Amino acid sequence: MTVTIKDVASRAGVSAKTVSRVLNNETHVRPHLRETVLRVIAELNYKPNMFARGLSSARSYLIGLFIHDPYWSGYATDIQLGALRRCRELGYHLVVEPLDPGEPGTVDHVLDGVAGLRLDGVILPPPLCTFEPLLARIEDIGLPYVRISPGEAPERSALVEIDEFAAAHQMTCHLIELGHRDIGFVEGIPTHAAAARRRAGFLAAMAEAGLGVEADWILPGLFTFQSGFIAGDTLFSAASAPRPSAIFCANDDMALGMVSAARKHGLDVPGDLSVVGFDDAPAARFSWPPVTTMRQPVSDMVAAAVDMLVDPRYRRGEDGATFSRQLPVELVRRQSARAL
Amino acid sequence: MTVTIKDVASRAGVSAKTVSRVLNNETHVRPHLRETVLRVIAELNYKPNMFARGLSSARSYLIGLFIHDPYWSGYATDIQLGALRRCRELGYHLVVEPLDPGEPGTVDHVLDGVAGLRLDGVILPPPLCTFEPLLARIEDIGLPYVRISPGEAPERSALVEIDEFAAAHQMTCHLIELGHRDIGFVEGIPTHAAAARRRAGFLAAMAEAGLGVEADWILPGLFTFQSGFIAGDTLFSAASAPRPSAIFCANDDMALGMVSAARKHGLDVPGDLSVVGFDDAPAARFSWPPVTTMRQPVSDMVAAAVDMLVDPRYRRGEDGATFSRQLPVELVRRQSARAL
DNA sequence: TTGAAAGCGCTAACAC
DNA sequence: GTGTTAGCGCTTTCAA
Repeated sequence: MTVTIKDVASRAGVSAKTVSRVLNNETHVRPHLRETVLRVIAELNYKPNMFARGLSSARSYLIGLFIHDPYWSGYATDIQLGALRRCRELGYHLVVEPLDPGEPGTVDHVLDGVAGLRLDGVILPPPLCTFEPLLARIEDIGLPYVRISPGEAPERSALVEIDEFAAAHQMTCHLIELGHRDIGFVEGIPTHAAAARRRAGFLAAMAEAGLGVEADWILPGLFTFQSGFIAGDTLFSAASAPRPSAIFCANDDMALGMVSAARKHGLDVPGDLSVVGFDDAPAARFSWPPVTTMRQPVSDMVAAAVDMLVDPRYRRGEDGATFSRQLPVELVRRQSARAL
Repeated sequence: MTVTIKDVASRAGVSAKTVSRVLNNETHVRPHLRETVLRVIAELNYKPNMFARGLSSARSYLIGLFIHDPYWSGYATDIQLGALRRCRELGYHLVVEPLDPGEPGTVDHVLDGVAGLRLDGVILPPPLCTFEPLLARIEDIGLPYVRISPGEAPERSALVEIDEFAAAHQMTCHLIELGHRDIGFVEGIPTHAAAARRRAGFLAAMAEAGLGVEADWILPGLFTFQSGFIAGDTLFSAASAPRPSAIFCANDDMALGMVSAARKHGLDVPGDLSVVGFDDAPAARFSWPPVTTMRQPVSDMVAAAVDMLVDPRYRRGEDGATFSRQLPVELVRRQSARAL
């Protein structure tokens, strides 16, 4: 009933092996034969059975994407969509696995779960890319992996990143150029190394400008709308204290939460308070006011990660770190920040 | 190197077939032997190879989740997370495929892409569950599928839904009980049948209460934050006209956009305008003000869909419609709506 | 450059 | 109840 490689072979008048060679773009097939085979494949609408393929070869054509379960933000969505699109282009499939570092035994649970899948490699976005128990187990198993923006240990594996420090530095300078002197900062997830880089970039830019930062104006956050809201609520509830004139949130979801909190406390953005974010999430563009942010090429980043995993040289273990890439960011000026 | 069924068999002193029986929970294995096998499996940390399994049996242990590519909302995220969790519990894996109905040839593209995967079934959330070309092709192929909230053709396949009409009716009554008479409505995606049901529920409740609805107060929407914002912006820009005192948005993302638009036009929610949503998305709870909404048990719904697909009776084609389920909703009162 | 044979790890069908 | 025998549809030897 379903078309197999044999059907294609007999119809094309060649052996199954030759069809296999064409399928896998191997050499040593005469152009003429290759064309015939390709034509028959199209005629019969033949699709190789992934299971037979995976069983007899070392490759599964499956890539894993591990995501941090409790915090599924717009960022995670962009990551997944980017990975999905690139995988499709390459004829691969994506296996998404949610993983909660806070829950004991999850690493084993997830890795056992995908053990039978023989994944060709996995992509680790933040904050999983710095979750040591996971990295250790993955290395132990010998599974190729690429980290997205880990912010540390560049030699450990291939990675794709932006220059978090420089980007945060640039954004802070932008605020300073707008005339702001009293600037607050909402941090990202503590275990997320990129969050520390952004904070460092912020502090460095402030220091270079000779500006001090109130300890109370550096607020904890979890990259979620909720945590941004809470940070703002906390900040504005300290009624007696002076307020910053601008706040740099380590991502857009938190910036949106911050705007909501400001609203609750009767503050106008950007009239009473400038708020800037990071990531250029879709909501940052369409909220009111639209949020000034730093655009990260998330889709390109994860696509690059897929490319590395698919690259036979990387899979063979050729010095992973040399595959690492750093992609450019872009400051997007919108209406949530204005000159003082 | 990797542990196979034979290793388990020889170590347990049984045949591979017996191990296979234990693995698949088949009958006709003495409890005593079953225990031994189970113990050896644990000792060796044996994980069956999915490819070998899929190749020799009719099942792939793979479930597809098709999602509407351009509109990835909090709803889609909840759907995916719910599906992922249930699949993991059952030892299945989820294959997510983005699909854009607006792009010519996508149906073929996606179905060709997963053809080699021999999916055990697919889940179709809105609005794909009413995308006729897709349904036709899936039925043509003979792939089992379950629709989530299609709002039409209940006999066509198994489905999981809530009573959209009753839920929207209830929400509208809530607004009326709060004293509102001038109520607007922001619609969902036109091709999304559930959106039509919600609208119908709203109109019915208004009619029953003897209340009229301004044609200008029924606004188009796409279930996105952006579209909710635009709807509000349009509504409030019509300066001369009177405004409604309450607006029912067909989902939370749009309600959030509506609140943002109100803010832009200097309107206070709920002071000047009550806004209610639908879905109980996480952001609805944590935004300011928190949004009154109708909670949909999204995770339970998609889990039920996975269960149906895994159920051998359904897969065997036993009258799919009898598997259909309707789950209860719950009105969640928060601060975005208040008594007039 | 091509093909024949063997086998990947599992389960279906059939014996016993 | 349990084991044996054949494949599932591919890719990998290795020979021609």
